Amino acid sequence: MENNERKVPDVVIKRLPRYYRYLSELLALGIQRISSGSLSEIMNVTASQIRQDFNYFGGFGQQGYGYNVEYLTKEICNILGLNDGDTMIIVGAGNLGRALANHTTFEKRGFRLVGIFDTDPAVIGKTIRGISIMDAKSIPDFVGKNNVDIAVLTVPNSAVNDTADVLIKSGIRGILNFSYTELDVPENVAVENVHLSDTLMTLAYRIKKEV
Amino acid sequence: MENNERKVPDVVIKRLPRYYRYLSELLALGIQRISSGSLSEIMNVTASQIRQDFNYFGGFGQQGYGYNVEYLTKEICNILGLNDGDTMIIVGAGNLGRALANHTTFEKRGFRLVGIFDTDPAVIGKTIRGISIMDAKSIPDFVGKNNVDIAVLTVPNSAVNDTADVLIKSGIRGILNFSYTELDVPENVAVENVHLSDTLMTLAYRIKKEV
DNA sequence: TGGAATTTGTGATAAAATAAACACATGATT
DNA sequence: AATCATGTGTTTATTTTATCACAAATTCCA
Repeated sequence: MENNERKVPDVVIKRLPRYYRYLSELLALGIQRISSGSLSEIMNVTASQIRQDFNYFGGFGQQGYGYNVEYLTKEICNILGLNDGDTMIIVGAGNLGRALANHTTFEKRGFRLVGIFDTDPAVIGKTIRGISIMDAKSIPDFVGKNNVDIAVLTVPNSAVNDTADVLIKSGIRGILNFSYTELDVPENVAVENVHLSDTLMTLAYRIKKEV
Repeated sequence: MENNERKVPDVVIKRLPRYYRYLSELLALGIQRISSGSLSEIMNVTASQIRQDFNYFGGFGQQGYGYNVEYLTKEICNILGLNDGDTMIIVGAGNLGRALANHTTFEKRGFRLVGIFDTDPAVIGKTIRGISIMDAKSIPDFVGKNNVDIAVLTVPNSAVNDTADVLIKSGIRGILNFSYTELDVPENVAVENVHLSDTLMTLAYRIKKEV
């Protein structure tokens, strides 16, 4: 991280995809420009926050005009690195893994699913959307040769740690972890957890509080 | 919300499931007591934060002793309302919906899946883990009669808003939304979004920054 | 063309979240 | 029973995040 550019807070990064989502929608509607004020109404956040957020990256608007939707969308896309053609594999071809493999939204965001892996001989060799399910044993070889960036981890809890180790040793840089277990990874590997039961639990709390 | 008890911040609520997760693990290992200091090491947060968090609910420890793991776990369980036997339905029996229906973790956390719904005649009538897939038309009737608390929404984006409307009118109190689209719901309905592509996008950002 | 209306970028301020500090209750030890 | 170490609950300080407010830049329209 450079010293002269202030560090972008994590909360801001987490908000970027949401901006991207709304801006893409505006773009699809043919809207060419938007002010932080209008966007704030649509997205239900303060205009001030929107301007601050964009300002962490230099600011993409013009005084008196607002933001050009197409330009802004592209910039956010660049910041997030969606144009880099990041490749991903799914490890664990169980129910969830297969469902995600069919989830074409990922492709729409610029990610390329290049492989699916499992240990079960019953599924190895089958294909999902043209992508073959391979033996988990071949992960190191495959990841190395194909320069895979991201692994989506949908194996049973008992196998999570071993699998993560293999992935990391193979050179994977990011893991989208769906298991209950939290991963202990070296600094240069990024992990995002999707703890579905955690989310459900906070929902359980909130349905008791609302009203 | 009572006036005399300070409002519990959202960030604290979001952390509770994680505490629950780690404490359950300790319990399973037969560990009976733990100090905020030790727990802080395991969970990689500050001991101070742990004590602060628990204190929002009154504090469950004892000076000089620490926290009784079993008692603390149960208390968190109560706060989150996991013992209430909340019922849930899955709406949308596509790949993701079916995968989630097979996801037994939810049951382990005290939620009861009582129904699955879809509009596709090809799947209506089939069963998953003993739960039959019903016609989405029967949602209002079913939710009313069975007092369903939570709906897991895994329908295509195009159907999300209409489906959510039906659910809300039927009296559902919480929605776990897996679609791209964000829901506009009345105040008394809680929504938790699981935007998988958002998470993947922040991961894409982070793999460029780490190292 | 010029002046009113917009609307950004940003420094200042407020609020929220996190961490540190500490007084004192409790349990262990001798 | 007296002493000491532990470790909570709570107050205080620090850091982070969000909001406000306004000068400067630009657009719009008469």
